[in-house]
Amino acid sequence: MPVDTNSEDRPRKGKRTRQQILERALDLASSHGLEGLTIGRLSSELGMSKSGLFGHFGSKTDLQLATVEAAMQRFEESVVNPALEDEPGLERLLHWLTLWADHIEHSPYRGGCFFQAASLEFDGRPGEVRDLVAKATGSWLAMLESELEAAKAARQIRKATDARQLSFELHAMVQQANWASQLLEIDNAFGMARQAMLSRLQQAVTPSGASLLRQT
Amino acid sequence: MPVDTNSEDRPRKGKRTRQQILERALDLASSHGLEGLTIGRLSSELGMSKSGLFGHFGSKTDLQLATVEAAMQRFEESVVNPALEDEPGLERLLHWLTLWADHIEHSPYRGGCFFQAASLEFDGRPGEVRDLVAKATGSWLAMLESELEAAKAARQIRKATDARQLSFELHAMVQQANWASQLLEIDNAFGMARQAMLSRLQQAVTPSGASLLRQT
DNA sequence: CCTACCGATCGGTAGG
DNA sequence: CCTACCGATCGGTAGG
Repeated sequence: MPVDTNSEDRPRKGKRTRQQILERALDLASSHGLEGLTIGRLSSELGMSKSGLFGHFGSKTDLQLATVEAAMQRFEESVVNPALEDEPGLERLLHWLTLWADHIEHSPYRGGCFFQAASLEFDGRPGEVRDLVAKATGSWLAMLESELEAAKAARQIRKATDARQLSFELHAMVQQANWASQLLEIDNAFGMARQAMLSRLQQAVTPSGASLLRQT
Repeated sequence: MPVDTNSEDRPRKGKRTRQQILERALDLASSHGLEGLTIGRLSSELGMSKSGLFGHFGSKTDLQLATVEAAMQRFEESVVNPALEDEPGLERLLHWLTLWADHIEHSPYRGGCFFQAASLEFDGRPGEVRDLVAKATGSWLAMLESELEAAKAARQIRKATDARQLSFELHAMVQQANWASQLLEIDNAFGMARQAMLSRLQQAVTPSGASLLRQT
């Protein structure tokens, strides 16, 4: 980090504190839900006063929204961005699926996948939080589909492949693995998900796509 | 309903009230979670006092456990039992998958599948509620696997089929459909799930199993 | 960022 | 099944 002027120091500190709050909020929300993420519990875990924490956000809803945004940022850093250097199409898709499954399997949070928990918690409650969670997860599903379309254009998968259907099925596997490993404590849940995704892609692939698959 | 003696009437009424409470509790829990199922909210929705309702249960945990049990009972009535008359194996499996998908697609509750919501809500929180949810959902997954084993014994699906893996994938599809329809409001989510399950089974089936598949 | 407070609601109890 | 209550915690505010 470069040295900065003192005048810029105060807002920076506020930002850093906010980051620390959100880091803890992510963990709390993943295990106790975005509703169980209470201002009192969070502030006492951080050793600060309720109102001191509250000042960083305008309301509980804003705290929840900021937590979802922090989760989106983490997801982009750990999963989305590292594969942006890959060729669009099958290559990037395979990288994404690998990064995604690894990210959730080795999640440091008690509750596993933040977005699956938030999805099910808010799908029956209209509001800003629900809308943001839907936007985040819906766009990830669309990204998988779009990469399948790119793979189709590059003749890596067959033209007859239903990209929407296939992205639906691939997405389902990682979600199922998160559920099975978190709740049922099935050891090789992510192994089953990886195998399912691979065999499903093998059916869709052209000879040129098949060689890409074999490299993974 | 048959007429009964007066002496038996009082405990019966208590049971009926309890059933009405649990019916409402199921709806509330499906949309607001088992933790958002508060005694105060539930009692005011039912037009009775908090302590009056509380008397039917010993604690909030007991209310949550009773609600999960009520959901299990509903699931047995609507999904499990109707297919018990079918032949074990592929026939019963197909019937179960159909009943299951229909049950969730046409769920009267605001939050969709009760068990998926409860799974994600409690997977990070050890305790009796988590254990019961895990037992209920884990045994359903095991029932699907067991029916695949029966289908294998009846030579309806190939011997090489990995029943554990396949039940994992079938289960994933219905869960994914519930998520996609509830949160993303994708119209044909259950259609995609049905198609995925069918095509996955088609790959596993023997010629004699194939004719059973075609009848569905 | 703090202390000190607000009304509302939480799970739960006493007593009838 | 009720009224009347308990201490704790909720989201949020006033004032510094």
